[in-house]
Amino acid sequence: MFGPHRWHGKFRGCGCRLTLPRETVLNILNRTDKHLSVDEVFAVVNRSYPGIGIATIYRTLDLLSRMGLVSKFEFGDGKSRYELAESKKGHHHHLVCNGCGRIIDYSDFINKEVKFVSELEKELAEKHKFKINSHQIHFYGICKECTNK
Amino acid sequence: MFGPHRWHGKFRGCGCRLTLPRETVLNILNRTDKHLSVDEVFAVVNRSYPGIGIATIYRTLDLLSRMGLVSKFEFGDGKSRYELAESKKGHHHHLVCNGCGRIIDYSDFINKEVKFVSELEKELAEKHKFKINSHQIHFYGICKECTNK
DNA sequence: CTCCTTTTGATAATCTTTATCATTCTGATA
DNA sequence: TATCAGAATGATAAAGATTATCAAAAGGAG
Ligand SMILES: [Mn+2]
Ligand SMILES: [Mn+2]
Ligand SMILES: [Zn+2]
Ligand SMILES: [Zn+2]
Repeated sequence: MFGPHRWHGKFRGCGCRLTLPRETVLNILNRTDKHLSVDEVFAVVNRSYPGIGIATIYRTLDLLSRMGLVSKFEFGDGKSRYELAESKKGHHHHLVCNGCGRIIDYSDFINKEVKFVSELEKELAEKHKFKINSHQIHFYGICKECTNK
Repeated sequence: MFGPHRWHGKFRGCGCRLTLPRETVLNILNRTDKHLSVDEVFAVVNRSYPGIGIATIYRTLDLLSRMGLVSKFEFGDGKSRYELAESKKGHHHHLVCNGCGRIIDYSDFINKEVKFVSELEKELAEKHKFKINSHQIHFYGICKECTNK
C-alpha cells in the first residue's frame, strides 16, 4: 500500500486513533529525508498547528515507534531521532560522522547485506532463543566534508 | 600487549596522564562483563575512593572513549553505557531485548561477520569517501526469559 | 623550588524526557 | 440525538542525565 493513506489501516484495530497530531507527524516524517529530533518535528508542526503541544509530539513519536511505523535512533548527539520506517528511502543503514554529526543513509550493497543479515538473524535467533524484530547497523568515522577541512 | 598495564602506552605521547581515577575506571571496566553506565561506574569507584567525584567519571569515560580505549553505547534506556574496547570478550555485537532491556553480547559467527563487515567497510569508504573507524551492529527483539513469561 | 599545564571536586546550569492532571475529544451505544 | 467511558491532549511540574564553571590541587619540566 502506498500514498499517505497507508497509515489508516495500521491504526484500525489497535485501539488507537489516527488523530490530527499523529497524522501531521506522519506527514512531516514522510516528506523529509532527514532524521528529525522531537524539537525539530515540533518546530515544523508548530508552523501549521500552533495549538499542538510538544508533549503530544513526544507521545506521538513514542507511539508510532512502538507501532513500528517509525524508527528511533540514538546517533550520539544526546537526542533521539526519528525516521519513517517504510519510507521512499527503503531499507538502509547509516554512516555517522564523528566530526560534524552528519548522518548518511546508504543502501548500496543492501541486497548483499540484507541476505547476510537475515541469515545471521536466523542463526542468532536459534542459538540464543532470541526473537529478532529489527536491527541497526551504524558505521562511525569521518565524512568527506570533514576530511577536506 | 596484555595485562592491566597495557594502557600506559596509549597515554604516553597523547598529552594526557594516567591518573588514579582513570586507572581505577579502566580496571573496573576490565573486570566486569556488563555494560556500565556513568552512575554504575561511579558507585564502584566510590567504594574504594570516596573522594573521586562523579564529574571526573563523566570526564574520564568521555576521554577514554575519544582515545578509543572504551566503547560507548546507547541501548535505549536513556543513559550511555560503556565497555572496554579491547576486552577479554573480544570483538562482538549485541542483542537488545525490548522487553527487559537485557543486553546480550554475541560473538558467534563473528568470523563470518567480520569478514563481511570489513568488505562492506571498504566498499562504503570508497563510494562515500568516508573514513570508517568503528561500527556497531544491534539486533532488537525479545529475549528467552521474556518469551517464557 | 618555580612556573605552567593538566586534572579534579563541588556545584550550578542546561537539556531532554517523563509524569501529572484537568480538560477536551471521539466513537459507541441507547 | 443525548449520554458515557475511554482515549487523547496541553500546560506544566518533576525527574534525570549531561555539560559548564571555577577555584583548588597535583604533576612534571627545568
Ligand atoms: Mn536513515
Ligand atoms: Mn558488549
Ligand atoms: Zn563530517
Ligand atoms: Zn528480555
